[in-house]
Amino acid sequence: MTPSTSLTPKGAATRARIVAEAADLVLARGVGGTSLDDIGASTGTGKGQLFHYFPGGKGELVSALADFQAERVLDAQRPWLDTLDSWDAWERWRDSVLAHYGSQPHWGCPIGALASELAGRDPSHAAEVSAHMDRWRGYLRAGIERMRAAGALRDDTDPEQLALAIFAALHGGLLLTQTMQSIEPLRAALDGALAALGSQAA
Amino acid sequence: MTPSTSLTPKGAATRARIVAEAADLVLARGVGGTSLDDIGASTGTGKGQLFHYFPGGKGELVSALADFQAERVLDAQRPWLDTLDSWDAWERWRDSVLAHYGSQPHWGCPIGALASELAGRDPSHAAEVSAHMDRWRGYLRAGIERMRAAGALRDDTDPEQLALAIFAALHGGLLLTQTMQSIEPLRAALDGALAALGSQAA
DNA sequence: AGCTTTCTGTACCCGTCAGTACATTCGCTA
DNA sequence: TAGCGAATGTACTGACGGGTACAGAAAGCT
Repeated sequence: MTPSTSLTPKGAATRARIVAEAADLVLARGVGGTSLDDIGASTGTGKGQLFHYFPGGKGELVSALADFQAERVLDAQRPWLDTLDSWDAWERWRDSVLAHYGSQPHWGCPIGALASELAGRDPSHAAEVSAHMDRWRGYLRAGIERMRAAGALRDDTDPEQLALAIFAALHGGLLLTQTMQSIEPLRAALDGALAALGSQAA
Repeated sequence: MTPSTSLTPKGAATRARIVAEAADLVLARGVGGTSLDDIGASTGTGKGQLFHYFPGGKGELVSALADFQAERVLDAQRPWLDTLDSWDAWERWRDSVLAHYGSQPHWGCPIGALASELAGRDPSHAAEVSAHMDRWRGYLRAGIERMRAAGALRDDTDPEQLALAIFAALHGGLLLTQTMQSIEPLRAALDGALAALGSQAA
């Protein structure tokens, strides 16, 4: 985690520029479709910098990208993600997700697409991405548990299963968003997920 | 569609073997993670055959793979997919989907993963894959329309939206299946989707 | 049989790309 | 202002992978 070599403010800025720009490129074209030269070209840097800031090469850069995108997407869902304890909070959460993905420069989910692409090729990095998804899903589960504790959901509701269902709907919607080049599938998917949640109302 | 050069039975068998084996490899490692040499090695063929049967190269092979997998997955859902006109039919459809993906040699959806990987890199092939998904989704929509016509669903149900939601849940479940290496997310996702469908009951 | 077409195997070409080596410039501090 | 480490630029290398060329084996047809 801690960089082995110290970074000057200028260096930190360059590193951040690389990550932000590379995140965009990878979202648009995938890991396999984005070369280090592409990243260099679009950031005005060369291999020198790339390997200076990410000594582990492309793998380390991709890992940094995943962290970056995970933080970004979780931040976009705050503060509702932390306190999904009312029907209204879930609605607002849905709106924040839609707003975030609607404002992205490209369709699809940076995390989900990454996870899918890496799944069969790079198990260790895939596990890192998967951990981000688990964390994200954990927030949904915690919200469902709060709802149940507050008596809004039936006692026999299984928070794990329901969180899985809602999370799946979200990512499926994002996948369709990518293939259909429209935000509508995501909207429909989230509405469906909230309907499933509502069907467990006490 | 029709091959420009005629195939002998032996040739057809070889071609089929290549497609079936390549489909498995691509499902496991993705298009970018599977080289023509890999395919040659696992089918006992060489570049000679590959380009003999798929003159258009890797792109044409991938296209054939997509057709193959699309037929296979639709067949696995029959006959329920064609007549989703009762609650029971939907349940059986769900079971057939679970059974199919549970028996696959690897996790994930061959079509969905392909669509995601190709989306930003190969627009023309991505469109082909996307067409398969549209067709698939069309069956769900038709089923919902039948359910509504039969009075099982409320009149204000939007079949397009609901089909989108169910289809998204399915593919999100499959995506999670891939990252979590388990069938459970798919089961939860489908149960959630059917709950959303049920919430529109008349 | 003899010809033609399909089928199969191998060797090669060339572009791409991750990664390396190393030279140079910048910026801070003593 | 001298020196040191961080920051940057460029040229190179080696492996990989898609695609081509072409030669030989096999199978159908007359």
